[in-house]
Amino acid sequence: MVKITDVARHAGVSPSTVSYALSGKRPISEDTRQRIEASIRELGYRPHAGARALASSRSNVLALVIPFRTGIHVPVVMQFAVSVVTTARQHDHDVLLLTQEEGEDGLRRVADTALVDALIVMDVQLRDARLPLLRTLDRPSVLIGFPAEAAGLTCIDLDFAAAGGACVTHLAELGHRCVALVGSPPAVYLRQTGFAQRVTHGFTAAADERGLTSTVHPCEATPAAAQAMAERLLREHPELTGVVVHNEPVVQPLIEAFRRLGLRVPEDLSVVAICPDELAEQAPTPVSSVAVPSAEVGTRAVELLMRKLDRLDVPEATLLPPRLTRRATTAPRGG
Amino acid sequence: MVKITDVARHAGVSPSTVSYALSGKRPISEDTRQRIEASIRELGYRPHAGARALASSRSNVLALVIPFRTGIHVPVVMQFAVSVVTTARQHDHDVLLLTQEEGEDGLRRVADTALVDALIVMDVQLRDARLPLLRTLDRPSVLIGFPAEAAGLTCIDLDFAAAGGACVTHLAELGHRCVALVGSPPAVYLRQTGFAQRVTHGFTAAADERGLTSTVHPCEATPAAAQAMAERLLREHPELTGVVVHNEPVVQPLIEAFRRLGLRVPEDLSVVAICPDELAEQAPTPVSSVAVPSAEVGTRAVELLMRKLDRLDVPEATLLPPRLTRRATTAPRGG
DNA sequence: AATCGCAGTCGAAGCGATTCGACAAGATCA
DNA sequence: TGATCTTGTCGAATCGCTTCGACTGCGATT
Repeated sequence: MVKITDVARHAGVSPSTVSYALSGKRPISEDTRQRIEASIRELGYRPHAGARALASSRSNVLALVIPFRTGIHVPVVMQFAVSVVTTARQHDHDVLLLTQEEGEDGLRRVADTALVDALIVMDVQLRDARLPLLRTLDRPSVLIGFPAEAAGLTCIDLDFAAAGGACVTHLAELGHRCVALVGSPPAVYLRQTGFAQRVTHGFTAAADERGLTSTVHPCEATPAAAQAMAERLLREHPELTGVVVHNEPVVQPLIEAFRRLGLRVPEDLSVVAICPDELAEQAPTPVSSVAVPSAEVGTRAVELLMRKLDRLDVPEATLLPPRLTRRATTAPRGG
Repeated sequence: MVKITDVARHAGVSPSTVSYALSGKRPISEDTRQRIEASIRELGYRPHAGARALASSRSNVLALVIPFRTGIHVPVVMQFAVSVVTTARQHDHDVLLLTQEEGEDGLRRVADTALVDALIVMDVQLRDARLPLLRTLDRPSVLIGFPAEAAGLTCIDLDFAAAGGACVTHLAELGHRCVALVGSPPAVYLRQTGFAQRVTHGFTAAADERGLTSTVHPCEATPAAAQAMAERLLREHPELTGVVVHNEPVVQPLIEAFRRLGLRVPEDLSVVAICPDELAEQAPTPVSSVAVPSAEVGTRAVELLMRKLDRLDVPEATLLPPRLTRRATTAPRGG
């Protein structure tokens, strides 16, 4: 394996000059830089990551902790991960993948061994056991989602409360007076996951403000549950004309269930989802929706982390404003 | 940060002794080992990953290259990734995530910088541009999927040919005489992806062998395409009574489309899928299926890699035998 | 004219582990 | 009873890079 001394010799300079040419931390004359770059290419030199990390105390690796449990939509996680990796690469960093199940020990391990410079943690609970650790860790971190007490932490996510509100507003403007929220599975609420609660609050608050009748219904992520939910909603709330769905796997089954029950969507019943745009677009009837912008969250999370690594100031909270796209499942009340 | 010399001093031994106690590469008396372990706990020592990598030329990190494009079912990738991470951790390794789009340069980079010790590459094409590179790389690798020319490489995957055959056999044993394969999107075939072709071959060969009439139909991964496909199959092959589906997103829509067209499943038409068990189980009507065992493939891939890192022999090809589970969508022909 | 500052480079000292050779002391063998 | 192993430990070299301080010229400043 060719090393920096080989390059130095080949270019007729000292190793430190090669290093400075590479890092740009000290001025190097155009001429020698050229020679060095030529030598690097010719010899096929690649700096040894471990040596670099040891000498500079920077590994240029980010940790990404992904969740893997019920009620979390897999494609969202995946898309997020891909966007984190892509953005990290643009900043000359790599990404180490950790699973939730490694827990606090895993975080401590990769931080204390200096395997990673910084961490991105997904699926943060309202009172997450990892928060104290993240606060004391000497490495910067960014959380996806908001815990109950976020002071001293950097958090980013879609503004789920506003998203819930935006759905209600959209329905209200179309004249709907009675709306329901079909939410995440009960387990998600029991876990005290922030985004589920925030949607609920935003939904309810907006409905109250505009004087709409509203109800909230957690729902398992299965077609059968969707069918049961549709039946129940029609039975218990016959005056219902607007439904907000925040539960990806159920969006389609729910719409189909309503149709089977004789309701036309959107003529008799409007449906707005909170879900990734792709899911909403690809449905047989494209679904009006507030986008869950996982790719953007991933990109922004990495950029926040990079700023923190550069010791620049970052906002503690970043809430992405909801973006509602009207498609074919919402219509004015009464057709 | 506490380092090995601190531990050594605290325990009254030399740094090398601490190192040997940790690695077990030389015998250490029970007594000193105890003292060292106590010191480590007390001081909270964690070996510096970079220093370790530099000195030992082992980073204890694996690279995982994941695909991200049309026709690849996201949950399968995700589950695979999680099982790779979990298994790697059991072997004291971490996992660096790379995306396909980094391509050969990405592989070369992480290998040449000694950032990773070994690589796992998913979604291998029949003639994959990365193969020559992987062959010459000094680091071991395992491929998920089989290229056209696999000599000198270590590959593992479900035996897709046998899986296609198993589906046909199952249908044949139920008395079906005319079967169709609804496959991956055309793009997957055009990309020359091994598994798609292998399913086709296995399917066709088994049908021929048993004297069944068979046809093969690539299909886009959308409900609309499923509907069109169902209509077309009924029109062009009215005698059809058995369908094999190898296209996850389409399994459910296709069954629904058949039912809308007046066919009872399984009474009039049997359907077998090649898909993850969870998907087959969770359907409204549980689907008879050959499992795509992504978690097992991930585990086995890591174990192969570990053996290679230990310079042990491994088989060049590992084909996992298909496992067919009969559920509620297959029945004897004629009800 | 003396001084300062900056561009450009070098040499050497780490960074924090692993590993090799050496060595002492006791066990084993002929 | 030596010779030979094995066990348990130490010291020093080494891994390949970054970074700090120092040095040389040279143009700009006073």
